[in-house]
Amino acid sequence: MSRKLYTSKYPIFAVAVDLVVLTIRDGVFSVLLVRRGGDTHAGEWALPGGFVGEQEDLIEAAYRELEEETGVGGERVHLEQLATYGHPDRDPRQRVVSVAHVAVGSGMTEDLVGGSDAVDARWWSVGEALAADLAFDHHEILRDGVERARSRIEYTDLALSFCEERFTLPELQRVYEAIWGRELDTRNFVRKVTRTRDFVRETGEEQRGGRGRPAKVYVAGGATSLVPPMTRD
Amino acid sequence: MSRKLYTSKYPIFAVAVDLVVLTIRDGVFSVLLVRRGGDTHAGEWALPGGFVGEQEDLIEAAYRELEEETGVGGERVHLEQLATYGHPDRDPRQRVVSVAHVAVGSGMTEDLVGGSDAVDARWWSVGEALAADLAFDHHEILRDGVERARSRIEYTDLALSFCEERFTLPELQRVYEAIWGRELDTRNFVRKVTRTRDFVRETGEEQRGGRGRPAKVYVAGGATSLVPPMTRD
DNA sequence: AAAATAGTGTCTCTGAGACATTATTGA
DNA sequence: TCAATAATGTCTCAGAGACACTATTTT
Repeated sequence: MSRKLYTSKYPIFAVAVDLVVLTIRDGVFSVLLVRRGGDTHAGEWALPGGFVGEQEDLIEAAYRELEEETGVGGERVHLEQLATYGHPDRDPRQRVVSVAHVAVGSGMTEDLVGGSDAVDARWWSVGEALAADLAFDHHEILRDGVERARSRIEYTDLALSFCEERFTLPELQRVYEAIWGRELDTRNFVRKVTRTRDFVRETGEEQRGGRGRPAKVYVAGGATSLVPPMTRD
Repeated sequence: MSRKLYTSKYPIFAVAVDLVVLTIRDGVFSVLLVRRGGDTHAGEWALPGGFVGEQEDLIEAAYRELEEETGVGGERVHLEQLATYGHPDRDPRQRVVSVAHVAVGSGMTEDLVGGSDAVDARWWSVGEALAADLAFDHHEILRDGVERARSRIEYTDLALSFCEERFTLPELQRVYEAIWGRELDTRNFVRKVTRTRDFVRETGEEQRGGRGRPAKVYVAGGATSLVPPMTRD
């Protein structure tokens, strides 16, 4: 990509979107990182992301980058803005402001594609990723994104975005346990998710094929908040 | 301000900070709006704000704009990032991304100064401001900022930022009542603010001068979260 | 003394957390 | 039949919400 000339009355910035892409893989709370190619921070692990286009809305840019990096479209993925990071020295190339987003989904674990700037992409456990050195200020963004997810599942339906469309309550419980890193009492858990009207809806089906008693299959019931909230102490 | 030439490998943006400046004036939950001068949306009411400088951090720019508009320094003002608004058409001049912030303080009601782009500045009740037509997408930003404050006072110490350094519990209760637009039961209120250790601390002083029994004077105790939270239903 | 405002305690009901057994399936 | 997993109910304690009177000051 070559440089272009621009005029502006005000200081100019490049605007990027960076993505904290979260999922549960084999029961492990996981985040997608890419190894950077190109020039800046080459070889280091970073959050996927890229620059916002001339006529692109921020959330559109985030969806585009998500699809470029994971091959996953927007249907079954929850995407929300996290925060914006704009320290003057955060990118050595030029002044860059990054609007970070959190993406949550399931079934993204298969078709990873290297994006334009990425030479490699890989799922990390969130614990490992938080302990690693990441490019730019991505450690901070990751930390904030993980905390966002951990708090959002308390009182919203975000946990359902970690599940497939059809799921069982034990699966949903394992989502909470993976994200919070602690075990929940099954009876209290079921009481709470079934207390909020329209949070989950029974389908009448059962999920066979496991080793024990079949679990009932549920779908999201449409409620977007969980009241009273799940508690994580 | 004249145009300058810049080069960039990526699409360029101007980055602004806009401020939802909230306070309680005479018991009324209020927000600061400015009437725009200059060219764009001239004469319309808007949130105070301005462009981020070449070497300026986002939060620094927000503090600078706040001081320019209100004459209030950062000591007794709480300032936090709200969200970033970047629709391609949100500013007709050029592509502008606005990083909105919420500012909360007390005693800002006196020394209003018109900022660079503002010909006039005035406190509005939040209700009136929400019902008004504002420039750009500032109605959306205002709505989000107000909702942020309304939810933050549930479980953080944000309500204390609406008070002077020394305050009474009836004053603090009126903060909650003004922001939520509903009355709270005094006995339940006092029970909750005094239950959280180090949320408020008695000074031993009394506030005389009112018409009735003097109220005890408190200061913030240092706790940043309120557990269990205040409830607003 | 009258008016204004601050300060205080109890009861009931809902929800949180702790806890163990039965039910149903595949191997 | 055994191993694995899912499903289910009760008790106790903490906190929420409703509720009214006394205390202290100024005028």
